[in-house]
Amino acid sequence: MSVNIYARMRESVLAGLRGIVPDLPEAIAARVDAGPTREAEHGDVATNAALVAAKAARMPPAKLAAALAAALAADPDIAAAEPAGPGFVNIRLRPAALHAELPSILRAGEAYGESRAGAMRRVNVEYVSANPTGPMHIGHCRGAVVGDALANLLAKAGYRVIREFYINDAGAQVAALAWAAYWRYLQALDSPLDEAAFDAATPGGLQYRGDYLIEVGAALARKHGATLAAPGLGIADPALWFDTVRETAVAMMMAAIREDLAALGVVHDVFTSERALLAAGAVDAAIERLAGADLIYEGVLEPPKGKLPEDWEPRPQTLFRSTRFGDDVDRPLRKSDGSNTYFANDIACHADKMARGAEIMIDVWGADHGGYVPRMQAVVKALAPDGGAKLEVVLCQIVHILKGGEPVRMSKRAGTFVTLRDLLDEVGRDVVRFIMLTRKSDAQMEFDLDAVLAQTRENPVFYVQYAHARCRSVLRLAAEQLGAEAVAPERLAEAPLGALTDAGELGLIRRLAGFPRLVDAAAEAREPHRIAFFLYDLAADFHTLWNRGRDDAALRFLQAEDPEGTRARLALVAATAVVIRSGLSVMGVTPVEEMR
RNA sequence: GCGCCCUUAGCUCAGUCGGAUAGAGCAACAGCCUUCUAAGCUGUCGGUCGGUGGUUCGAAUCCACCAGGGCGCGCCA
Repeated sequence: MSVNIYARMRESVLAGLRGIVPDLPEAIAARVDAGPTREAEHGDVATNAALVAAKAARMPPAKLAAALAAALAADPDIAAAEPAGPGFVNIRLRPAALHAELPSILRAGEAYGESRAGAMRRVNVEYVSANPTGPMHIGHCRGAVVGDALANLLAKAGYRVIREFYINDAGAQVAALAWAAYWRYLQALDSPLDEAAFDAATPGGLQYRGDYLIEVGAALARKHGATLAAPGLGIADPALWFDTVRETAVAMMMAAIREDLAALGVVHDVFTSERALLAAGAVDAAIERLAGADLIYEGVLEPPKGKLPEDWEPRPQTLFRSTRFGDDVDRPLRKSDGSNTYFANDIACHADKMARGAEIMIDVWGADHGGYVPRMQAVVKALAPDGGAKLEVVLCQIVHILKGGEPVRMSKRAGTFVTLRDLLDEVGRDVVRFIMLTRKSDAQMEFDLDAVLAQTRENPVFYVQYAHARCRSVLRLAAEQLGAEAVAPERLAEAPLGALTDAGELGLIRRLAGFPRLVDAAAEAREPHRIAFFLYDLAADFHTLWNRGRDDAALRFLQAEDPEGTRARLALVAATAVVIRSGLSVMGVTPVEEMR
């Protein structure tokens, strides 16, 4: 397997630098970069080596750059190297060095861009984790896509990834679900009870009124007849029915959520039940561990500053000393009635992930949970004092759904909310996934149902897909003219590439060659959206080259009178398609073969 | 009151551990189809990177303070 051209240049730069500065500290070497230039006149590759190493070398940057440039001239891949600006070294590659990237891409196929940057570290990415109280709605969508793409990205960058869904099946929400399902059960049995009366009899009131629970009620009635209801079909003692109804309802809701996830193309490796963790005593065990480290105490919190809750009164609670790890206040683990807070359960959840070997835990949350981050990170620090595990949180800001510029209202209360399924039916899975990755996750985004279906350059989904379709179109035509064998990747990988001399062609190769370092940088930053922007830029390069074939016949890909040049350009086109597919696969988007 | 996130062209947004003259799309204007899909391409116009200081060879990027927007702040999850 040949090495990426930028990675190779970095090695060459480091070797040259070590020749000049024999005792180069590792920390400095790690900061040396060799990457694509922004300006064509700066050559193909620029390195900051002289700038970062000047101090260690006890030389002015410009002088060190000159010495490094002289040393690099010996590299056979380098046509010219010269010091520039405050201390850069600009490198112009021999075309053959760039050309070599194409067979490398063609042989790797969609594996192109994979790296070992993650060093096989174990990463647990937890995302979606919707309450099992109903089908997925649009609010879950962004986190699902971002989490899934991030997991793909980390896997590509050489991490061992576990994709986890944490089922919140133990809290008050699930109790409310059970009551709501019980209401539908009574209805299925033609109970004389009316909704208002049931609402009044339900602890906390009837919370879930959506139609999707009718099916749950019907299933309960089929399976249990009237045995869960009181004589006269009123509300029986919850001890008789509550667990049964809750289990059935949660199971059916989880089945619905899994179907929704499958429709979105999201697959998890592990589904962890909060209830099961509780039953196994995981919460108490985790609290014991913290108590053993003297991080738990009984105390009374200061009232929050500013707006005071109306019913505030100081009460003793079981508290975790999160302030020792940088949080603002200590956080309660048990409510004043002695039951556990959600925080306590979440501690058990993360302790469980660590016990299963996670070195890096990445939770994808809605931005409204932002205030929760410091306490959770504090707990992980407390549970892994040696730094053997850490928690990172990716926050996803809200997505505003628009239709023709007008906001689409969501009303969860009446059960008329916009579901994920509605969205998928409206615009399709690939569009949803791509658009969700066209913003940094912590920036708010607007999702216009009309705009994302437009077939213009301003719609990045279309624009990237169109570039891929054009690549495939050229290759189809070539297969007709030259035979399928001639355009097979392994054959194109052997093609002589000397004909690729045009600046646009070489620029496209430079772009393609930048993909591996883009993958590494995006994985490092936990920012899958960078893939989308890269593909957009790549598509622009390709569309430009395509159109230049109109003005300059020498740049047309297929030319009967120039078989060798044609093969070279087909290799470029095929490699472009490969990189687009490779990027799309990280995003979980299916490439299209042709536009219709 | 406190904490976190955000502020880049008229609009929507990129900006690769601090790097060279801050980049795209839209909008506006001017061009390109006997030729691999014009669903595309090319060019022009457009910026005190919210403000003020600081750190250094160098700041949109790091730090401090200020202004504006969003989210959150015990017994919800």
